[in-house]
Amino acid sequence: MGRGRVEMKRIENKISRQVTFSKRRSGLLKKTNEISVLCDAEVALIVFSSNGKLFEYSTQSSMENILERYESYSYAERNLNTTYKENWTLEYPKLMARVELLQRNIRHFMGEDLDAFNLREFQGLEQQLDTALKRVRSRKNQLMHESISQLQKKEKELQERNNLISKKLKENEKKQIVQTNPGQRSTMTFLLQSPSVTNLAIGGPSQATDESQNRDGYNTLMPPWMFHHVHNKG
Amino acid sequence: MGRGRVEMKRIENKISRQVTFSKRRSGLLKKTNEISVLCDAEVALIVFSSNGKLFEYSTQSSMENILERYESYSYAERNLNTTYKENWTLEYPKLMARVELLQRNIRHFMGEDLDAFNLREFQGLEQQLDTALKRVRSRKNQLMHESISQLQKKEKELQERNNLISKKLKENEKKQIVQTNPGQRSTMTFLLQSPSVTNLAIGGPSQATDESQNRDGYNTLMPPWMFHHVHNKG
DNA sequence: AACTATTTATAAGA
DNA sequence: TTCTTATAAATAGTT
Repeated sequence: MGRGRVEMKRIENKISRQVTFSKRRSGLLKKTNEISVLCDAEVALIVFSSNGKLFEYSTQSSMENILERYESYSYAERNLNTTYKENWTLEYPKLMARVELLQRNIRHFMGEDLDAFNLREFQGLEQQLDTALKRVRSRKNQLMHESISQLQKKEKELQERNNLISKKLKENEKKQIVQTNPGQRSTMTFLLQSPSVTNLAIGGPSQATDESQNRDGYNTLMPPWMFHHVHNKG
Repeated sequence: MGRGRVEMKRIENKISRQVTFSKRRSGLLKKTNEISVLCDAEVALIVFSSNGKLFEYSTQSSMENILERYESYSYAERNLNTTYKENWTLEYPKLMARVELLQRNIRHFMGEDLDAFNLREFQGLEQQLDTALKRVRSRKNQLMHESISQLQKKEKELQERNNLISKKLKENEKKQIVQTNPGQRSTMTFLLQSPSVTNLAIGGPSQATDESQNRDGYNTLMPPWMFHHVHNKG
């Protein structure tokens, strides 16, 4: 519906895509609302734009409720019994103070509210975050370091080979110019046997691999009961 | 769109309501799919009909993933939006519950107490830690990438020089052999055909990877939406 | 953000 | 339910 048919594939032009997204998003929201009103349905709509912005719509019963209802269809029930045992001895103001402190801490853990940080605090925070993320990060980092040293090693080898060949070349040129010793044999052969330098692809491939591994492993880790969905097509 | 305007209120006639629901549902699903395809968006749609039947749609990344992403988003938002004022309106038990929650959160931020984590929680945590470390990491990363591409460039240059010199040498050798031993064939030729240094692409892949990360890698590396959310204060 | 030429969705009828 | 069709709505391309 517009001045021409539109191919059902990703719009490559970024601007057009964003404009279309904006238009269609409002259209979609409108229709979502309409069906919920007209047909007395409960609807939840979650949209992440391609640049990661969240848009959501839900009928009066609220997103939480709908998602809960959805999950009760989809998931086995979880027991979320939280135990409160500590802290009950604190009077309210102290408890409040603790809440504030904890919230500040959390903001810090999220990389927020760091203006008053000194170097020492920064270092402490970084260390903690670093430790927490270590497992995930370490593989990638290790890979990059390996790549660098491989490249350096290779550079060295190439330089050496280069020098050798240059040297030989010079000698050869000399001999050629002199041209007095027919029957002389070349010693080049073994020097020129270059060991084939093999694939050193680093950045992209390794990352791509990590990603796919993550995604796959993710699904693998999913408990089977999670797949028991009610699914209606139409 | 039809043979008359329609009032935006619940359709009282049950049959009409069901018919309309059926029609509009398919329309809604279609549009939902379209925006996701055209605009490269992640969309989840959940519809409960008035008689409690569930219909759902989600983009390829699956309902699970989108809801997880949504939850992570609101998780982050909850943590950020809890204000000082809000706390004082809470009664003691609620405040206590909040303390417990915050303490748990902090342990999680430190990478502890993760045994009971489900997929959603893991993903949210990973994203947040990732975001928090982004600033620190990015500079370091940038440096490493620069180093890699410098090395790569250098290697390329060396390789090219190497090839040139080898070629020259080969020619020289030929001349020499022809001049000294006419009739005899050189063994050099095939030996010299081995230089090919293969795929060393580093910089390129990193660019390509950036793009794909934007599209589907939000959980593995920097989640763009999280970055936007946490760091954009405008 | 507006403006339209068109395409699309759909209300009503069969 | 499904189809048909007249008409309302949505929207692609443009200003």
